[in-house]
Amino acid sequence: MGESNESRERLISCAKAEFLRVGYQKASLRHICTEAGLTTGAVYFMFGDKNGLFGAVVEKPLSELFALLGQHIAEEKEEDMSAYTHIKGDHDAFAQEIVELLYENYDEMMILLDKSQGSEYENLPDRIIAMLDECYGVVAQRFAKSRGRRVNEYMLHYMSHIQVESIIHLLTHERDKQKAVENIKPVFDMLVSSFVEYVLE
Amino acid sequence: MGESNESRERLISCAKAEFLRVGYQKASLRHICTEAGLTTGAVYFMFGDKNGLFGAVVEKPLSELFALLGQHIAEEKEEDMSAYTHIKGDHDAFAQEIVELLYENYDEMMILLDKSQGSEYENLPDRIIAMLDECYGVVAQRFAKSRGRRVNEYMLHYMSHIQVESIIHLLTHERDKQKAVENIKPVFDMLVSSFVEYVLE
Amino acid sequence: MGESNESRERLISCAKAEFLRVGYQKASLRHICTEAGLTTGAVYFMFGDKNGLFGAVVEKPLSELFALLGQHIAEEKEEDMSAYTHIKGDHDAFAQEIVELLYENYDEMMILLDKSQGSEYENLPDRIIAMLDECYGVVAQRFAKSRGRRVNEYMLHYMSHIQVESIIHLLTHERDKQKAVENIKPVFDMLVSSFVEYVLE
Amino acid sequence: MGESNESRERLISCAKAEFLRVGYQKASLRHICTEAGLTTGAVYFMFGDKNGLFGAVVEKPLSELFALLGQHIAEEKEEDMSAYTHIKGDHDAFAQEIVELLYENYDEMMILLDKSQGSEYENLPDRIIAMLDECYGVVAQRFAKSRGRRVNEYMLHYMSHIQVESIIHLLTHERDKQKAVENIKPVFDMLVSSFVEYVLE
DNA sequence: TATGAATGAGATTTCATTCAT
DNA sequence: CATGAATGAAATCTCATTCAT
Repeated sequence: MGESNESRERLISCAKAEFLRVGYQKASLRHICTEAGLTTGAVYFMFGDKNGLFGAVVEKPLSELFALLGQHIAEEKEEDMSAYTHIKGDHDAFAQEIVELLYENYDEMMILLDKSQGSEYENLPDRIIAMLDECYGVVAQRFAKSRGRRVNEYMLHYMSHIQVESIIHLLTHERDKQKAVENIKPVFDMLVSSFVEYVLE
Repeated sequence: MGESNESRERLISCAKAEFLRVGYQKASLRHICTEAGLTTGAVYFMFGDKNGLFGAVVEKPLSELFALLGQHIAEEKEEDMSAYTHIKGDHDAFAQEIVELLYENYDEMMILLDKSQGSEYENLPDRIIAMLDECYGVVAQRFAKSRGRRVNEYMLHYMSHIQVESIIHLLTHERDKQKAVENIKPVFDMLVSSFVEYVLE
Repeated sequence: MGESNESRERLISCAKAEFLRVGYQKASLRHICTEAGLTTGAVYFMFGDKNGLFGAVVEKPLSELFALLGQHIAEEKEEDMSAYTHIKGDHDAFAQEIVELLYENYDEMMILLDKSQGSEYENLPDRIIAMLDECYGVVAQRFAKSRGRRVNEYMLHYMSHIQVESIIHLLTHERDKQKAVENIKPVFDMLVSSFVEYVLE
Repeated sequence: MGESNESRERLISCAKAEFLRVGYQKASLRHICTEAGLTTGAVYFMFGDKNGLFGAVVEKPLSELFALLGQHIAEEKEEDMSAYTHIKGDHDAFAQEIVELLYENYDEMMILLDKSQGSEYENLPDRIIAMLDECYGVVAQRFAKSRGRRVNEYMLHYMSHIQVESIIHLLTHERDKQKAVENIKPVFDMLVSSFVEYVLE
């Protein structure tokens, strides 16, 4: 009957639209399939189940996100911060990079970060926060030691949390990539300077 | 058979527990009613529908929250900030007050802020953010004028956003009221100082 | 709308017919409900789920069966068999009793013993066999000791098995109660005499 | 791509495993085919349909079973029983033979006799019983005449039935061939002596 | 005041089967 | 010789909601 790839793409595209519109949980397979001109069985043939379809939609952008994240974390951990003084614009490069990635796959990222409730990925933000937590924990500890101060654990976790929230906020409030880049810069400045100022006590 | 009031209270109490456990959307009326020893019809008689039941659960704490918020906003708006310089601990009183209110009605606040998806109140955070937005817009404008600087609209909105997120984060990560008070203080310090530093450009 | 009891009875009656015709597994809730002039939701309201409906159909006859079985087993265990010699007709009374019970609830017993695959009760025959096994194990042991012989474990289990099979065979091959009583008598004679002759070696 | 025969064998082998594990009805073609590294279409090409696949799995053992059965029946029918007196061990040779055949093709026989529900062969036991019925009817009639007794038709059929049940019981309760041979001997003794004692009345 | 019965629309999932290629 | 795509019909179940009593 139809070409596999065409149908597959159509299904993914319709699913993407539906997930974006109503979120994973309320998304109706029936509706997606009708939209794509197929029956629900086709989804089970091609993707296994509803979660599989979700996976197919977000797969690639997700792995790219993890790649960038992993790289960023590795760099942060290696940096010698004993003599660090924050200067505005410090992190503009990373800001650029992350926004680039996010907006290159805008729909998928929105789905992943804001519309995944009920799916396997519903706790993705929490997982990212946990990764940052761990990373910043190491950094803060070293930093604290070099300056004779202590780490406020609550603030540490909070900073990871709002960093992720900041990204989601950007995504949900600014559709234009260039503007997004500009918007996120002061946010990052703020986060970094606050880290130095409030995580260490 | 049962006294109306008793049944009403029981229903509200069971609903509260269920909403807290699984969120509005996944909460089952039947389950709530069974738990309360009543039938679903009772809900429709007493509260109109599922949303009405939700409303009854959160009603009072919600209006108190709005009251405090309104008061806070009024004060902020009236303050003369032309000569303001942030000092850590500045906002400890408000911190105390808001935490007090939040933790006095912990369950309801959690439901309202973290478990309301699918209900009429699902965008409560956004509504609060909008209120803060408006308020801080006025403040920032005045502040900016008095110092010859401009307001970064994105940062303005972002600050409102993370202020609300900070509250939610506190609620979801610290159940003890005293500790919550201590935790939120540096957060508020950070927010205020960042406001001065990053909203004005 | 409809009277509860009427609908309930109609549902149970239609379910009974369907289970009898095609067995639990292939029985269609939809079909049962259509037949009863209701929707599937009604089943879930009244019986919880498909298994619950099955339970409602067989409940009473099942407990009666267990009662008779328990009584029979208790008697068997207490009997002093040291001087036992089998005489044809020995067990006619029990034959009468069990057939009476079985045929008083013919449909339900058929469903229970021959049409329950896929339900919670699918292993009812095995459970009965296990009960008999245990009982006859005790009897045989005592019997064997009093005559200086040993118990053939395989034959012991086999005898329990064909006793149950004999009942099922009767049920499926003779619908008339009086004829059933007559038919089962020689079967029981055969089983008892074979027990003495072949379980002990 | 693959050799037809190889694929065929693989398919049959995987189907055998699946049927054995979950029975014909619950067996999933897709699962069998995945396991075999083929697609469902292959089954339809090679075997027509699910039932055809089942047939291919049990074909050979089934015809061997029928052969042995036919031979056994022929012999029984020819035997002059006018002066027959049962002696234990009488039928040990046949016991050996049938167990040999059954355990030489253990999986297929299990499938055929215990896992075929839903397939074309689901009533195989009944068909075998019918064959035995007919045979034993002839034998019993002659026997009865020579001794001036009558045949109890119910018992006649019942004996055929439990003979088949005995085989199935053996198969499902004893995997070792040697032990199976020993186990079945007293069973056959019992059946033969009961035949003489209880079929004739 | 509240019940209890019932609906109806929906959900996800499974599966044997078909057929163009 | 076999694939891969797709169907279509069915399955069980969930739930908010309605309404006569």
